[in-house]
Amino acid sequence: MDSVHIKPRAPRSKGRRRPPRRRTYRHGDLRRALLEAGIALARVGGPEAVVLREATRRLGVVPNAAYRHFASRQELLRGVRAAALSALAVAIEKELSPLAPSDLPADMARARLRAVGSAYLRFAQKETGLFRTAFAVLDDAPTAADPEMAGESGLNPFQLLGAALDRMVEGGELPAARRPGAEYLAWSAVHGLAILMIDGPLRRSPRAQLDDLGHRLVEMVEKGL
Amino acid sequence: MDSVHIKPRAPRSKGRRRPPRRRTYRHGDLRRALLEAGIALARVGGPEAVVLREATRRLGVVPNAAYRHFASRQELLRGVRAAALSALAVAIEKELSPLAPSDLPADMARARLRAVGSAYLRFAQKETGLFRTAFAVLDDAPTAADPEMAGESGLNPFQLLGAALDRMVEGGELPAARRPGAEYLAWSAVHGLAILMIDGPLRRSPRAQLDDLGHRLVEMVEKGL
DNA sequence: TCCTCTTTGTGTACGCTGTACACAAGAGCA
DNA sequence: TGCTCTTGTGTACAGCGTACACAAAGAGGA
Repeated sequence: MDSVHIKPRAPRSKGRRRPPRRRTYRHGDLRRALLEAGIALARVGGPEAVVLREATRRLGVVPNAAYRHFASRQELLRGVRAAALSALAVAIEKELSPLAPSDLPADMARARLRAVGSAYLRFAQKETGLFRTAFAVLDDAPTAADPEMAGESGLNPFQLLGAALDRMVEGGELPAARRPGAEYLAWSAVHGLAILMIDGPLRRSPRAQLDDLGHRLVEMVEKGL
Repeated sequence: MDSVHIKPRAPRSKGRRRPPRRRTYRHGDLRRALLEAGIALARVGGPEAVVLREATRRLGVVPNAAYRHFASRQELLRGVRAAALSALAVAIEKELSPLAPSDLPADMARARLRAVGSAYLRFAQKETGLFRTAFAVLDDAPTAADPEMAGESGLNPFQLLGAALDRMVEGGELPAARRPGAEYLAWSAVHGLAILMIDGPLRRSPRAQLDDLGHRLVEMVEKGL
């Protein structure tokens, strides 16, 4: 804090992360860079790991620089959260894409619903940090259909589930009368299991058992909806 | 921090909370008191509101005093979490108790399962802070059947659900082959809905709609299990 | 009663966080 | 060239968890 007051422009090897030593003074795209640093942090440690000072440190920028692009840490986290939701949407879309329209629309509809569920569960297991971040509880919630949270189809995870349910109705697999609100029921089940698996009593259960439970759960939803 | 250095034993009206000005030097039961302060904090603000310094402040004790009773904030939070789980168990038991053994054991079993589900959902809505705390993600997890987390019956919420499912099997309402792991499926659904209601898109939905969804969800579980 | 030991609360200090405010470097435009 | 707006810097503060040394007071024995 004092000593001989060496000029603070010294290499700063204490910072732990390579400060890229940009020479332009302006960073160029700090907003995006912060977002990406935040995502990297979230992947590893979930929402609470998205710490403003660490993100700026990784970019070799002073903490306050972040405030030119985000009003607060909360706001940065909101951005990271949107990215996490988008990643989840993409994961679901990927699982959905090989499901070409089958000749039996009913089978196809069921297969698609199942695909949404299992992609969701797999994402929760493989990208736990992002998953937790995607559902981190933020204050207020405008959260209305922000395209930032969507996948390549333009739909966010919730909407992808809704679309799958719509197909179930079209395929005659789900009575239209039961359709309203069905996404909440289906989502509840799958999301609940995801949580049970990543921090609940099912944490460290063997993979095989989890897969089995996943299948049974999706079955339960199909049957009970 | 400096000024005239008034004697620090002054009333300290800045503390915001009445410092009870105990004169015994020893508090007497600081551990319990901290736990209770922690619970009060959790009720209002969930797990992240359980802040060590605030708890000690409320008791008119210096922050470090807490370390004589809890190894860390995490450890205090663990205690609060156990209390929250216990409160949930009690809430479930309360809902269960008026259900006297009916002459139709099958009906009774279904009624009990339903009671567990609706008590769970109601608790999540009425005691959101405690609910969130009960399922806060803590590091490691010994978490094995600690009686601290149980209700008056000695069973924790998870075990209460298991017991309800056992009765379903006894009553012939659930094939025994489906029993293993069924608590995970049922719990997933109900817990997922609870989360959807307290911080998901169902937050601020009208009470009536939530109740309706709750019923439909429990139905879905019964039917699909 | 006095002495000693152990328990439990106190004082001080550190590093970390988010963030407010004034300032400076540089880009874009006149 | 000079002006202005944007964006990064410096300094500062309060709040957090927590480490370490110290002190007050019970508990137990002499």
